[in-house]
Amino acid sequence: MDLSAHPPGVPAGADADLVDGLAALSRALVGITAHTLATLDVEVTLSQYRTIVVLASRGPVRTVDLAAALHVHPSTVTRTCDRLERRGLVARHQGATDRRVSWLILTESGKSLVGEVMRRRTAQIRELVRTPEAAAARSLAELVEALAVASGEPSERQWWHRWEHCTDLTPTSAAG
Amino acid sequence: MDLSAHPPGVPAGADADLVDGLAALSRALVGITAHTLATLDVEVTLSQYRTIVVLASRGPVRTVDLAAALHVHPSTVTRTCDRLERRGLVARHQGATDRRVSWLILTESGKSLVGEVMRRRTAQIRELVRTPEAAAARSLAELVEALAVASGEPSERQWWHRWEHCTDLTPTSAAG
DNA sequence: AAGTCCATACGGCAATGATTGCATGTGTGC
DNA sequence: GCACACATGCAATCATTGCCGTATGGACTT
Repeated sequence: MDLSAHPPGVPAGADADLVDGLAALSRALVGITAHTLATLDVEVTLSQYRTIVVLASRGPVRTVDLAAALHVHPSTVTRTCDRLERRGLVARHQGATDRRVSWLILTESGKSLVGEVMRRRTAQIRELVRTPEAAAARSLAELVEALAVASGEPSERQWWHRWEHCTDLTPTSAAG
Repeated sequence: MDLSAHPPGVPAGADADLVDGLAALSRALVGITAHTLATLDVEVTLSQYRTIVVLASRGPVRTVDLAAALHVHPSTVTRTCDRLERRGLVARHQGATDRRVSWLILTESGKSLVGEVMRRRTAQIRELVRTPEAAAARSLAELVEALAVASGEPSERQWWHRWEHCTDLTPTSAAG
């Protein structure tokens, strides 16, 4: 399906459904990532993984830039990378021209970890897409709806309904 | 001669002479150190030597502490040690417990340089002390006076006299 | 010989970058 | 409930850099 071309025949009401579906799908995908991280042999939190992903895509970066990319305080990056360095996933290199900066870079272990997470998550998403309901979807909205349902994530409307009436409800874990 | 015990028989007038003599001697000794540095194969300024001497006596120190010891801004220490590091006289080591600090330490070359300067200067001072006039000194004041004269440095009074009447006088170099 | 130019060293001040100590909030497991 | 680890921000600390000014010594010109 072509996501770049917006189908002209879809009414405004369907757009609202689409937004709801994407929101649900977003939660589902985050859940999948979290679950994937949980299945790894090394213990990596979601924050640490976010850090690693930025490092994987942006190459060597300075502490302050990584903090900006993650929208956190530089000190947070320092300590997060301390933990990642202890686990052998990240390496520091003092700047040659500017000795104040410490360049942060992924180690081979770090790179392979990112690759592994990508692979497993892709596999899980592929399973989702191959669901009979997804395969039978005849519109973008239907597809998103099907994917959200297949991931076990409640729709946006359902989610808010639950939250308003059952604030003490233990959140059911998403993704499988 | 015991320098720590102040001879009780010396009158106040002699004290003034002693102060003058020591002032002249001070100039002479600084001149000797500067001259000694000039005779070395490596080019080391007086500021750089001051830095090295502190490093030699105080062992590994932090940049900020070295700055305090030299009564100078930390940035000055940074750049002075940059030059000394380029000359292979000083080495930096990043702090293990506190990674902000860089420990400054003398290299073997640095140590030997300090030793060399010490040795040469001591030799020159020894020559001064072995002057017949110095050997014949019967009091501290006499000794200081003799040393100052032997060093070729004018007395405090003479110095000021020259300065006031001949400001355009090219300063005669001290020390030999 | 005197003057000019230039490179280097010295020095301080403000800004920058990384880190640390301290405090707080948030899960997770016992 | 309670200890423990993680995440987070804030203020302070440490080293460094850029910018500026001064001084000094050497080379080149006049």
